[in-house]
Amino acid sequence: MQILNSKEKLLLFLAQNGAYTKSLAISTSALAQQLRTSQQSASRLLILLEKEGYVEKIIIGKTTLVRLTNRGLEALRDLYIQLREIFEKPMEIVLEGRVFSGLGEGFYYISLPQYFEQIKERVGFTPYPGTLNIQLLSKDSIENRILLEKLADIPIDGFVDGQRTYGKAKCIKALFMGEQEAAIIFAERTHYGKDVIEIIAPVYLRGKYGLRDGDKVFVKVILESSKQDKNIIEARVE
Amino acid sequence: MQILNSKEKLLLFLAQNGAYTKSLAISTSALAQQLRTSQQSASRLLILLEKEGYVEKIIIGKTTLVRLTNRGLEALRDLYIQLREIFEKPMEIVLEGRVFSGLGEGFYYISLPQYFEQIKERVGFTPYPGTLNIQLLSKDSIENRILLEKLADIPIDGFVDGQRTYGKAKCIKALFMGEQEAAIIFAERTHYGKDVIEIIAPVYLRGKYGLRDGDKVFVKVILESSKQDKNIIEARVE
DNA sequence: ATTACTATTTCCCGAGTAA
DNA sequence: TTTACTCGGGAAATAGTAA
Repeated sequence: MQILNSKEKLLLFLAQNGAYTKSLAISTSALAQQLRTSQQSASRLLILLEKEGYVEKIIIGKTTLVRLTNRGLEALRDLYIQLREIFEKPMEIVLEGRVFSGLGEGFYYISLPQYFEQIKERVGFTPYPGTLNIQLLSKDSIENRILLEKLADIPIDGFVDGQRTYGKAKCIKALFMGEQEAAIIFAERTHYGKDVIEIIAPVYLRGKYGLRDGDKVFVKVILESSKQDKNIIEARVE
Repeated sequence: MQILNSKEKLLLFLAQNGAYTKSLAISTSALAQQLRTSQQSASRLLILLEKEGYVEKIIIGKTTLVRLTNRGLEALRDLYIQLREIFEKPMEIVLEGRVFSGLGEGFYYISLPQYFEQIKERVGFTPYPGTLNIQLLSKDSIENRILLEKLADIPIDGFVDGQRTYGKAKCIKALFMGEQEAAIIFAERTHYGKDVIEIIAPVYLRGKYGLRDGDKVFVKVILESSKQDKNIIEARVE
């Protein structure tokens, strides 16, 4: 896929072929082949870009040498810096929704020492015994929930206690209301749908924030440096 | 300066405003202002890009939400990767020219213990007493020589010995014929012009390569990771 | 072979405007 | 207010061709 127009394609081609420290010997028809355009267009573009100061042509005998000027290189560099800001900054994913009450299962499960200890060790805080249920509001939040479930990187193992089997779960660290240390916990088997998340935190969130059912809240997850970005994209739902 | 066409501008704008994890509420006229185009064009572009699968529109009531699709984000990402390859790879600068004989000053100066010891310590090899003079051939090489003189990062101090003053110089590490450890030495006061470089090396280059006057040779300087690239651009001669 | 002109076509932009 | 249509002018691309 290609989103560049012909001028940019030409500048990019020159840069990719090192035409900023050396002049490139290339004919307009060869250039046209590379850019998938006509010889006439390649010629015209070259003339235009030279007029605009992006490239420099040096005619030596019957061969024409082409190189980027500082201006041409800087144009590409500006674009590079803009794109770098997008792709190298930490990616913030926000889920927003409304608080609702469960049936107290949160308290029950978190209180089980097998889960409690794992959370303490792996998530890194002593969880308040209970979960805050959030019903997600927007399509975006639901899509992001699905993405985050794939990216959740803290496993909580299941276990067997007597006859009962307790399922496994996954957590991902998050900031409740953009500030409070917390984590989203995705239970493998849950009776909630994809439009619900459960939050654990080292404090009683309902108390700290004076929350009642129906209150709007948000949770932010910061994915450090989008170097893992390719995976993030692939994990996204369309 | 701006080299992007309107489609790219739109994708870039959306990405810069985080429209890959959240939908953006923006009217076509607001978009038009941002992109410095007409409302009609913004509208048309949005429709076009949606057809092409780069953006997604969600109409909720009377507000339209816009977000990048995976395809849209990947398009920008592809471009980013191509530009990164250009700007983050080590920059290779090649100077080519013909060997010529000086008047033995190279031998004289390098043999002076004050220069000899500085080279040994700072450049990192024991110099063969003498320099190889190269007359640069192309405009590119001459421009690159001027650039490299600015970038030369190993200072060689001048000194006073009795009545005579010996000038300072600067060196930059290089690869002779793309392989042999060497350095270009730029004397502050030289009777040679900007079309000449002098090479020092831990070996007798004329001997190792069987060089005679007039032979074509080249010297390569590798500028590590072009993070310093902005400086490199600024140092360039137009 | 090459580059780059002129003529023609195709594409894109924005004004006007409907819904 | 919105969005997005039609349409006219102009820019950009290609064909043909000269030098």
